[in-house]
Amino acid sequence: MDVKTLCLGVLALGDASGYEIRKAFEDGPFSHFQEAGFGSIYPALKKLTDEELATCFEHQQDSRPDKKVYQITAKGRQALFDAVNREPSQDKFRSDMMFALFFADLMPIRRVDRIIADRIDHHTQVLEELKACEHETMAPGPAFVLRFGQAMHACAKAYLENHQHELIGGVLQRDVAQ
Amino acid sequence: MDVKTLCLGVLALGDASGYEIRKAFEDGPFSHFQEAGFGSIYPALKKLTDEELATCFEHQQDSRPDKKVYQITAKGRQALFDAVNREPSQDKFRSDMMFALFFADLMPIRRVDRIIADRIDHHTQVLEELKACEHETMAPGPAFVLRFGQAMHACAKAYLENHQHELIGGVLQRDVAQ
DNA sequence: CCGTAATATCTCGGTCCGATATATTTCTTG
DNA sequence: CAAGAAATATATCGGACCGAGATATTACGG
Repeated sequence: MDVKTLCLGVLALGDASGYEIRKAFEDGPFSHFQEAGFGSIYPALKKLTDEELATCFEHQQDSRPDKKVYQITAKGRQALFDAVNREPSQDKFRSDMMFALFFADLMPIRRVDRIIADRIDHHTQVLEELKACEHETMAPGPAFVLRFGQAMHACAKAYLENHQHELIGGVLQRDVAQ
Repeated sequence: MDVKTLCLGVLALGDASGYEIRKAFEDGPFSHFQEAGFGSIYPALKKLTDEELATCFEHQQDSRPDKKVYQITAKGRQALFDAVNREPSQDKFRSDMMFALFFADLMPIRRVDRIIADRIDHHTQVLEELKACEHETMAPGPAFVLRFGQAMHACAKAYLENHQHELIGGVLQRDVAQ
């Protein structure tokens, strides 16, 4: 799924500026399963307007730099429809933390401990954010996806909480053996 | 974590060719939390030898094209140590399927049904692979990471199995309303 | 009144990745 | 047994992508 399609997805929910699209990937409804930075969003919006999948209105009434608000076109909705009905690629999960913990025997125990504690905090925070979205009445698609995110973060948090002692214990034994 | 560091991680477990490094990301011990294709591995190995983080031996005894076997150097082990002790970036999860299911109301019900069924099968398969690695005696790091992978795939599978009817039901209601 | 965060757009260098080319051997299946 | 598929093995190229930074203003808390 390229950034162009991702932007169309955000625009399908309502008109938005590049900045607001960014927020949809940082905080918003797509934040827990897709991401995109400014470096990919702005070029994508340029291409979308070139291909007439979106149109752009400049609002200069603000005091801040003119806000360019993008709107999806009928052609854009068709492109989103086509993309959504294409076979989705495999999920991609990347964790530098798991790579580091694979080599936990190269780390001081207190670092292993702290990294895991930080990550538990992070999952707690994301879970709260996801819970905050829950009350709103939602279409079945967004609701399903939101609850999937909740389930996954809860699972990761629970695993770290319940198994951290095994890792810490194992690394401690190494230190004793030395 | 760049591909260079990832390759050093694989080489730290034993000498390997580019092809074998690739397999470590497809089937091997890193497969469920990192990935890298040939397009990134071969340039990375070139850089690693240039920087003397790895050395390369050509084995031409095979009948196939000469196999270039790479070996990590002391300097390479130090670079891996440094990388592992740097602050790990956030986990990245990307799911085109979840993006598509967010817009489930743009899809025929049978497609929603099939996509989810396929994904459940996929998780089942990965779980079997991960279980197959389990018996081996492992260092605490690899064991922790392996069981994390098992937990996450089991969670994703369970979510899809237990909640698919909510999504299918919701989309069906839409069809009835029409 | 100062610093930080938020609003807002955009570029650039480097990294990465999918697709493709090439060539041989081994395994599978009709 | 032969044809074809899959595995072994290396490598490149164009395009997509992403982090970091440049720029500028306003809002807000201390």
